Amino acid sequence: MTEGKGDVWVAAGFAELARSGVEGVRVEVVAKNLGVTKGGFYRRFRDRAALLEAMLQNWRDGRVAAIEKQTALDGASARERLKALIRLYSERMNTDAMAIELAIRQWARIDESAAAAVASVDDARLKNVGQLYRATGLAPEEADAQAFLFYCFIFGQSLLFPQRGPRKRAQLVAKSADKLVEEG
Amino acid sequence: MTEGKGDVWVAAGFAELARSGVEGVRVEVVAKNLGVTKGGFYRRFRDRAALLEAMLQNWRDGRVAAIEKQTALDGASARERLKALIRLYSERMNTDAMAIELAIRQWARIDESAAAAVASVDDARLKNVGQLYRATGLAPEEADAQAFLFYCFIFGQSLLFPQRGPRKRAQLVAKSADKLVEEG
DNA sequence: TGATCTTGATACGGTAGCGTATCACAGCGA
DNA sequence: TCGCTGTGATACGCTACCGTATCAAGATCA
Repeated sequence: MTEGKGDVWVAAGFAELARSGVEGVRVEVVAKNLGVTKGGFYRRFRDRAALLEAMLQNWRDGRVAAIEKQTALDGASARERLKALIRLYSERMNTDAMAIELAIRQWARIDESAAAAVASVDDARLKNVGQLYRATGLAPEEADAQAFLFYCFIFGQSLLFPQRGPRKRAQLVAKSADKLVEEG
Repeated sequence: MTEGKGDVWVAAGFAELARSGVEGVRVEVVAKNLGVTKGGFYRRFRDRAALLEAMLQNWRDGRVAAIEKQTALDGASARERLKALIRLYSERMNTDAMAIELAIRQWARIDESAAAAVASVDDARLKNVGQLYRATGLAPEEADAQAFLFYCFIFGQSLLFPQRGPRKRAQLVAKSADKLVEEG
């Protein structure tokens, strides 16, 4: 089908999504970024909506798979996994991945299918880090609340520091991360 | 100048901003929402960018004024003010105000002046609730980190729950709010 | 070599949106 | 009554974008 090579368009679409949001992913612009005219686009996708749908599906599957992998307890302790997760999301922040995340969440505010994808991903994330917190000994309710707080921090952080702040950010993040996982 | 009546356009612009993001605030659309054709728009504003700029300025001034008022310690204790603030931002969430906030932050990722406005507002907010936390007895550094965490929670929450979640949200928010202000 | 298939380029029509220019009309003063 | 002014409507050109149709060039295979 349009599997192997359609990915090129999906990847280019994500690049534009990260740069300018959903509205920015235009057929002709994406084509130009690929060094190609839009002639070939309509061979792979029925229309622009089909590309967006493919991107959404790709993102959802990738995120769910990633979180399951990142929270797998293969040897490391739950607390170590949590710390590693925070580092992953905060130190290497404002990568394309975070820009895409925020763009998709904004997109989800007006688009039903985007909202569904976000909901799926959030479910998987809250479920998995919730289990991680339970593994540290917290009661179920407490663990869920902590997982919620965990993700509020992750995404709130990326909203408060759109660009990588100079170094004050590092201090604040470190302090906050401690508060979040170092359950004294 | 364009003070008294330009506000109508600014207000209508915010309505569209909340509904569809920056890209959605189109001259003709806003005009139609006002029951008017765009003929009158270009009498008040030089162009679309001028409207966006006016909106940005209006938002920045309003937010800064609001936060200074909301964190003023007139009688109430610092802790009470903090709790009231969380309630204000979380219970009555996903109001236009929060949608506007998120839309502007997304806008700030591609627009320099929007980024500047966001930075001003964030500075004011972190400074003021930081002082609130100091008033509860926390050391300056600790208070700043707590203020940071506070706003991460506020905005992260609005990202994780685009629409008012059924009731699980209320539980999580309440639990998290306790963690944030009840410095046991 | 010749036929078919794949792929991307070009050209076209249609729509939406921006910004400008012009017009119609109501209110108001002389 | 006759201008004058301010306000919004209409009309226009321009650009960006979507989607379709057609064409050219290379690849593959008989």
